[in-house]
Amino acid sequence: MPKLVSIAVPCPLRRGFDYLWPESLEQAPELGMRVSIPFGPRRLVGVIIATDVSNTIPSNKMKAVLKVLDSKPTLPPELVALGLWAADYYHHPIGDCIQQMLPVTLRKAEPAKEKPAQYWQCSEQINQLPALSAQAHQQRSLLSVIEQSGQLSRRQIKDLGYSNNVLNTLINGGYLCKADAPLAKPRDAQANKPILNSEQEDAVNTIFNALGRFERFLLDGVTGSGKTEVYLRAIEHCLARQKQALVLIPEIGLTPQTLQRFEQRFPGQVSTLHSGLSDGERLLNWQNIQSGKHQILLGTRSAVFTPFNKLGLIIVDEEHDASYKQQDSWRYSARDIAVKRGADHHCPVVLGSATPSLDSLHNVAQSRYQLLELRERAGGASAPSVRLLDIRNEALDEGLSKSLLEATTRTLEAGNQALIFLNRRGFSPQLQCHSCGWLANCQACDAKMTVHFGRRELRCHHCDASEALPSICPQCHNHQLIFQGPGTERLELSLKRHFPDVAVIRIDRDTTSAKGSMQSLVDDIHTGKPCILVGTQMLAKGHHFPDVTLVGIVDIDGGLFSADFRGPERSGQLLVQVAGRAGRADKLGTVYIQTHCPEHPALQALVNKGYQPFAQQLLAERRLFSLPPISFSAVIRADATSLQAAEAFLEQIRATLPNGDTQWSIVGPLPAPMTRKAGRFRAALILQAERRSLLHQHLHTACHIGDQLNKAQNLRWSVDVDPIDLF
DNA sequence: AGCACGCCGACT
DNA sequence: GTCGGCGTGCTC
Repeated sequence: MPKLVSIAVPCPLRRGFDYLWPESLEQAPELGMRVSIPFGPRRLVGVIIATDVSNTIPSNKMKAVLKVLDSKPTLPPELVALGLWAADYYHHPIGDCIQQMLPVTLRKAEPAKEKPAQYWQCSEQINQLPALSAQAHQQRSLLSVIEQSGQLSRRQIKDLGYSNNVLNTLINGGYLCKADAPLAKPRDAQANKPILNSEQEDAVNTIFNALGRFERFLLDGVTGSGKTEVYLRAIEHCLARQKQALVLIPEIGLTPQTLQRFEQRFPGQVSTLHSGLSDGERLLNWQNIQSGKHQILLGTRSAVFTPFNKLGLIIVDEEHDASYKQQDSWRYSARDIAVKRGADHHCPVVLGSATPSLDSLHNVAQSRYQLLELRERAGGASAPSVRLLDIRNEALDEGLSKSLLEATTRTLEAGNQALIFLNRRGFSPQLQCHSCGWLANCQACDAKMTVHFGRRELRCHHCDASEALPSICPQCHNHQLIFQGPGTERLELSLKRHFPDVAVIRIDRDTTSAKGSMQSLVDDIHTGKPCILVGTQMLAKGHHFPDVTLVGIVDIDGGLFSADFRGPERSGQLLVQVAGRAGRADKLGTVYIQTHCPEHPALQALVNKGYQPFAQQLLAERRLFSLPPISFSAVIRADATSLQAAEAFLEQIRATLPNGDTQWSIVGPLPAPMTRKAGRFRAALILQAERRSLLHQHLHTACHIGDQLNKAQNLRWSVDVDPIDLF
C-alpha cells in the first residue's frame, strides 16, 4: 500500500486533499510539516494535518508530495489539532485556517533570511561623558530605560516609542555601544515593584494555585485597580516554574508604556507580535517563543496561534474588546481560542477587564469561570463622580451644553486637563442645503458623507470615497449649506474659540494616522499643562491621562438605541472606559454625560450603580429574550451587486433548514441596516439555537448547500459563528 | 482563491 | 485569421 497523507491546502474549499508520500522522500511524514505540492496547475505550500490516511479516490487522480520544506514540523501537533478543531467550529476551510496560523514568511516555500537583531547597551565609559542636557528628555528617558533593561534591540526601542533619531544621537555621542549577545541575567528587574493590596494578593495567589492545570478566571478590576500588576506577578510565578506566558492585548492596546512595563520587569524575555512589525521581525519573534529563547509573548489577535515551547499561563487583557474577533474571512475569536488553548495546555487562563463582556459574566454565573474582583483603586484613588446632563430643549453650542463648557472652564482654571469624548470623527456627520433640503449622500453606500473641513472634502466613513467640499448646493445652486451635527474636528475648532489660551489636542484617526504621531500627542499631554483633549474611542483605550479631571461625553444616545442588541453593552463599556481616564489619587475626577434620555433605565443603572449592576440588568434582558450569551448564534451573510441576488441565495439556504421551534430559530434573509455599502448590497440570515450542537449541525448543512449552490456572478458569502454584530 | 479552458467580438 | 473579454469549472 502506498503511503498517503492529508494536507491543508491554502484554498477556500471546505475539503481535505490527500497526497501520495513517495518513497523518494527521505523523511517520514510528520504532522505540522510544510510540504510543496502540485494543486491543479499550481505549486502550493501545504501543511500535513494527518498521516497514514486512506481514501477511495482513484489512484490516477492522486498526486504526490513534491518536497518537504521543514526538517522539523513548523506547527506542533497541538496546533494542528487546534486548527482542525477551529475549522470545524467556525465552519471555515481548513487550508485557510492553517495558513492564517503561520507567519506570512512561512506561507511561502523559501523563508527569507533575517539578519539577527542588533542589541544596544550603555557604553562603559558613560561616566566619563558629559551629562545629557536637561532639555533632552527623550534621550535621557531612553538611556535610563536601556540602563534598566540591560540591552535592547533597535526594534524594541522603536516599540517603546523612541524615534530612530534619538537612538542615533545616543549612539553617535558614544553613550551606547553594540552588545554582542543578549544578556542572560536580568538586571534590576525587581526594583520598584509596587506593593500589592489584599485584593491583588488574593487574585495572584488564586492564579498561582491554579498553575499546572486548566482553570478559567475573570479578573474584573475597575480602572486603576492594578490589573497589570496582577498579570506581572502571575507571570513571575509561571516563569519560576520554567513555563512561558502568553499575553493577548487589543489591537491598539500595545502602547509603549505597556511594553516598557513588561520589558522592565522581564528584561530580555519578552517577544511581541503586532501589526507594526515587518514579516521578518514577526518570524523571528515567533521562533523565539517556539524555541523557548523568550519566555513571554505580548501580542494581538493572531498571536494566539503561536507555538510555545512550554506554555504555562494565558492572559487576555481587556477581554471585552471587539478587536479579538477577526472581522473578515476566518471570523475567529482570539479570546475564545485562548481559552481552548488553555484547556489543551492544562494551564490557567485569565480574562481581564474593567468592563467584562456579558459572555464572560454569564460564564461566571454558570460557574465555568471563577471571578476575581479588584474593587479598590490602587493608591487609594476614588472613583470619579458621574453626572447626567439633560440636554433636552437646551441650546447647544456646536454640540456642547452650557454646563459642560462651564465645567471645562473651572477645570482649566484649577490647572487641570479636560477630555471631551465624541465617537464621531470629522467636522460634521452631514451636509445639507438650507434652501432645498439636499443632503450629501455617498454614491456607493446608504450613508451620508462626513464633512472634513480642514481638508475641504466630503468623505464616506464606510467606503472611504471622497470628493471636494461643495461651496454651493449641487441641486439648487444656493450658497446656504449647513453642517448638521458635530464631529471631533468641529469640537476642536469650537473649543479653541472658547478657550483661546489653552492647547486643544484632537486625537482621532485623522490626527494620528502618521506613525508615531499618537505617541508625540500623548507625550504632550503627559507634560501635565492645562489642556483640552478632544477625541474618539482612541482616547478610551490603552492610555491613561493622570492630569485629566473632567471627562465630557458629548453624545451617548446613538449607541443606546442601535439596531444591534449589543448596542447598550458596547456603549456602556465605552462610557466606563472613557470615564476611567479621569482622576487619580490626589485629584478627584468628574464625568459629565450629555443625553436626551436621562431616564433610560440602562443609563440610570450604569450611572447610579456602576458597571456590574448595569451588566447584570442587560444579562437579565438577554435571558428573557433568550439572546446570546444565553443562546448560541451564527450569521450567514451574503453580498452581491443586487439585493435580490443576495437575498435569493440566502433564501435557498433557508429553504433547506428546518423551520424554527422552541429549540431553534432562523430569521431572514434580512437586508442589512445599511444595505448598500461600497456599491454592494448586503443581506443576512440569523441562526440561533438553545444548544450549540444543534446550531453546529444546521450550520453544517447550510455550508454544504451554500458550497453547492449555483451562485449568481459576483456573489460573496460567509459564515460567522458567535458574531458580535448581527449584520 | 487562482488558473485554464472555451466561446464570441474587434483588430492587424 | 488571432488577441483578449470574462463566464464556468476544477483543484487530491
